[in-house]
Amino acid sequence: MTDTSTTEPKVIRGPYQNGIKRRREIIESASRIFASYGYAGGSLRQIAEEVGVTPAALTRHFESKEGLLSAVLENWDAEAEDRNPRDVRGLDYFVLLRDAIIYNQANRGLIELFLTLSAESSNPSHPAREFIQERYQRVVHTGFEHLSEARDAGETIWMDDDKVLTEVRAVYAMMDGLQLQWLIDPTVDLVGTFSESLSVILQRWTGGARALPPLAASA
Amino acid sequence: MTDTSTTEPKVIRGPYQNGIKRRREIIESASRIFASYGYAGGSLRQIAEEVGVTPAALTRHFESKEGLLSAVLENWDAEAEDRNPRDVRGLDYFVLLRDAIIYNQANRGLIELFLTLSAESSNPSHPAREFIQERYQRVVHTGFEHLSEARDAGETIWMDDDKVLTEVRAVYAMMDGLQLQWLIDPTVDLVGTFSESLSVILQRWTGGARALPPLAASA
DNA sequence: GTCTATAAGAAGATAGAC
DNA sequence: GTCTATCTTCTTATAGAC
Repeated sequence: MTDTSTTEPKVIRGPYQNGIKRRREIIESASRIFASYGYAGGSLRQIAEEVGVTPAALTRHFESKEGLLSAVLENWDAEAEDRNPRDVRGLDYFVLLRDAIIYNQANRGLIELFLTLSAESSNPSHPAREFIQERYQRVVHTGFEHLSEARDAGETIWMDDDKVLTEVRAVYAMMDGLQLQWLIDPTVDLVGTFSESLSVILQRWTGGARALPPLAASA
Repeated sequence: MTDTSTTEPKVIRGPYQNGIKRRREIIESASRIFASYGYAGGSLRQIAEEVGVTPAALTRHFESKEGLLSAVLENWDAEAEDRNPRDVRGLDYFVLLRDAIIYNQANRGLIELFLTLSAESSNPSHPAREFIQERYQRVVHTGFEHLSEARDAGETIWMDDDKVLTEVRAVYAMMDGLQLQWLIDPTVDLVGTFSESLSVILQRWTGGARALPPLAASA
């Protein structure tokens, strides 16, 4: 009687190692393709060819092209969340934006994906619109919290809440805009231009008490 | 003998009034469609339907989809050039960026087209890439000329050429980035946020001597 | 100058074999 | 879990009638 159990696996194989690996490969490839050609411009065939499978395998994993996009967005968001510094408060948060830019410069696909999908999703019927809207709101909200906290701690000159929001929006706008310039023309000195601009902003916020500290030497 | 000439038209009818009008209609529709769906995502079918003709009529006028894109870009560039103030020099040029933003807010399609195509054309094989690259270089160059002229005239604090370029890039980055935020979330106060940020920058450039003058009342 | 008709291909998605 | 094969729809582009 108990012998029947021997035909069953002893361990739960679960989501299957191969499937997980393949799924990750597909998401990474789809991120590249969507970043380069947009969601509308990228095709399941291109992605399938990069991965080395047929388009049918993709719809098996993700149901539809839109399902694949959702997976790409979730993956991107989770990665960004992982890199988001946890124990940093107030002005230090903005200092670390320079590190984010350095990371983005080394991972061009990330900013390409964000900017391509953001511009594309300005159309209300775009499947990524809600995601992009919510993500940007979250980013602005986090920035607002950190800058108003710094203000309340007396680390900055006085700004009312409207002013804080304006400053935060301007910083992220400058960040996105410079990254766009760099995408258009890769010879643009992204890190240098951003660092200098951010430093000037920090000095203005703090009445000159604080600028951007030099980067730790890579060695 | 001379009677044969009567079968020929007396005047050169030229590009035909109807054709010119239709051509403009097509370009305007294509601008909207490409702005909303990107170049890859927008189809000749959509454009033809908006105009009220068949896709075949479009390829008659513009040879191919890429030809239509070129026409859209040329049209957009010509319009932008028309609005570019001629007799304004130095710092006044940057003051007028606020008017550009106000115009863009009332003509959402223009900035949508620019940002969508810019992000899309980060791919080297995109047909609009060269155009976008050259246009942005031109914009940055013009800004550089005006700010360095103001510096040489003693209207600003001292900045070396690298600093001037950084400041110009940062201003346009902030401008593009805010417009992107506004595209993503139309409740963003585009004009107000930009005006305040630009005013702060002008004050910094001039050591406080100059801020953004109030807008002329619309009445 | 615009139409219909159609070519030639690529798109997303599904069915069923293995 | 991935394949082949196929369906339907949509793409750009062309040919020729009106």
